[in-house]
Amino acid sequence: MQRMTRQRAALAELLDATPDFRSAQQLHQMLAESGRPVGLATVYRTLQAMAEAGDVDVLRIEDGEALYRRCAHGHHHHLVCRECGTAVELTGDVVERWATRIAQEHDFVEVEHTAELVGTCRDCAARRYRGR
Amino acid sequence: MQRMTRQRAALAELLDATPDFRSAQQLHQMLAESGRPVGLATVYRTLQAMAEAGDVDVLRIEDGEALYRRCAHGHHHHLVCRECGTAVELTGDVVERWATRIAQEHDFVEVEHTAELVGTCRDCAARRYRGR
DNA sequence: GTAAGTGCAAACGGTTTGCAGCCTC
DNA sequence: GAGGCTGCAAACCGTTTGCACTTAC
Repeated sequence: MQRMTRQRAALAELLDATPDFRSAQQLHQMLAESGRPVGLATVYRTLQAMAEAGDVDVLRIEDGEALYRRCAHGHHHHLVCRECGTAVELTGDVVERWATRIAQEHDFVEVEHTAELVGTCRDCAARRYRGR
Repeated sequence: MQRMTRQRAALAELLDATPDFRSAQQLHQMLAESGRPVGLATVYRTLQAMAEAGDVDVLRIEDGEALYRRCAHGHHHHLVCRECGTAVELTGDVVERWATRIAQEHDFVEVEHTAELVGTCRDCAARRYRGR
């Protein structure tokens, strides 16, 4: 049975207030700084449970680190800024239709897909030209 | 200056003969078993160089491990069987057009994308129904 | 001959786990 | 009060790195 604890409440609230993708370590640190410390192991365990339950999105970056973000239920993709971490939730089913068509063409079943866009948002690009 | 060594030749030949995605550790073991041992560190260093040069594709699986596969130059995506590792190289630019459009809509620049399909190929699905 | 390449083993960094004590229900 | 939850520290595991030795050119 699932129990509500101080730690889980703190993490859930932090995620609710954080629009961008964060690593488990970042979340752990943010919790400590906000005066609601939660053990790193607990952060990992809780994020894992939330990911399984579909309460958070998980993103793997290049070096293998996992990033988490609270999100609406249901499947979708993201456009993430590589500098500031801002994430835009994408709607539309272009990718879904593509995946379905490819799966049929090649006789694959139970096909899942991942698709993420990483770029530089307008603000970060502008900041660069202003000279820092 | 890039030098040709026994180790690099062995790895390149192994990759040429291996159609599916393999981890660095698997490749290291395959080399040892074939009587052409190459140090694990060298396998990693060489794969890293090949990835940078665009000579191999890199795929991150869920647990963060990296898989490598020799491939044609140029950008493309894959359909991979989760059971046997068979990989189909996908052509067409549906995903590329989608990425470009989304990037423009949201004022992002320098947008890169990842998109991979993972499913069960016909043979593996059939094997399951035959009762193993 | 020399500098790139290699192997080993140690270091690394994110993540997981064993366990004793804590706290929710 | 019982069993899930937590924190700590140790274990894990894929990957990277320092260094002395080897080898392609």
